[in-house]
Amino acid sequence: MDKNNLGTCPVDRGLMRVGDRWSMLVLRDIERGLTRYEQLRTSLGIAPNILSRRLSALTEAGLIAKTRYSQRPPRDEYLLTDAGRDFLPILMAIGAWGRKYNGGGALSQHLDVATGEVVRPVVVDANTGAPIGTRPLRMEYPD
Amino acid sequence: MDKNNLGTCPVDRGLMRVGDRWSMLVLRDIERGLTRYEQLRTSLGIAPNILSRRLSALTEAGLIAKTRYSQRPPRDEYLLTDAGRDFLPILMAIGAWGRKYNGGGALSQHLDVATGEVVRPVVVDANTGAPIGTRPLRMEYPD
DNA sequence: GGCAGTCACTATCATTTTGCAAGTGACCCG
DNA sequence: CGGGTCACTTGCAAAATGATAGTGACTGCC
Repeated sequence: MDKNNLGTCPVDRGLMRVGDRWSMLVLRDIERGLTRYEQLRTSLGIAPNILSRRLSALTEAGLIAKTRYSQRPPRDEYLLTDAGRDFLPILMAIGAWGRKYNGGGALSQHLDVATGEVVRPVVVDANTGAPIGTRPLRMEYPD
Repeated sequence: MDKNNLGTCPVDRGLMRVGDRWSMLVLRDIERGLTRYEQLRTSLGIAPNILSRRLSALTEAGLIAKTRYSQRPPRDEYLLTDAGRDFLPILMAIGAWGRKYNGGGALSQHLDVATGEVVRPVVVDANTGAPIGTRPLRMEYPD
């Protein structure tokens, strides 16, 4: 798994941490305010043992953190860390793609609170502001 | 798996098609020009039966297409469809995230051919141009 | 104090998916 | 005809996933 500089690929690095369906859906639900175990379980329809494992993995990977929000009764919730929050835009981009290519029926969407308009996520190069794919790029490999 | 409008979630729709590690890495490699079976297999270090299954799944999902590029000997390569190409910016965003949060050591990167600068992928709202996460958003669910 | 109920899990086991290793068939080249 | 490459398939072991049942901490009610 390392010919052609694969070990140096940042995509691979990213996927090491969140490279599965449930993890991403958990992050999405936490963002929606479903931060407790039972909320996540019923919302996702996931088996409890699987959910436990995903939550540990995401915690281990530093995307979420278990935090006590009530002493009596002692209860915890799972909140996004900075790394977890930084991952959300990617979910929005995946959502935009899913809407475009698998979008039968009515789907939920995000609105910009200030403008009231539907958010249209696009990945751009921060340097040029141009959407990725509209300008020729070249890969550079480390020594 | 459908309380709280989960069936209407576009993220879920997207992940139905590419929600696993190998699929994404295959797309990335095809973009890099590794379009043939043996190239993909050796680059990724993936077992041949698994690669076959991923390639069928991605073909089925409409992200890649098998195309004959030589009659004698008869040889095919796997090329990205429009849907597949549209997914690449997401991989770049995942890469940027991976670099930021799991970026030990030297990693490969993309350069803008015209400016020579390192590409910095960011997900923005096409309406406002503002990076996702910098403005308050609200979810809207269908009826 | 005893009992039902909720929340957040763990344990057990069947099923599914993944992965390794070996083999197969089409073709080409000397 | 024989060796070599490419693109797979097959068979089987190992790992991950998923369904179901159970457990322990606690709370609120009578």
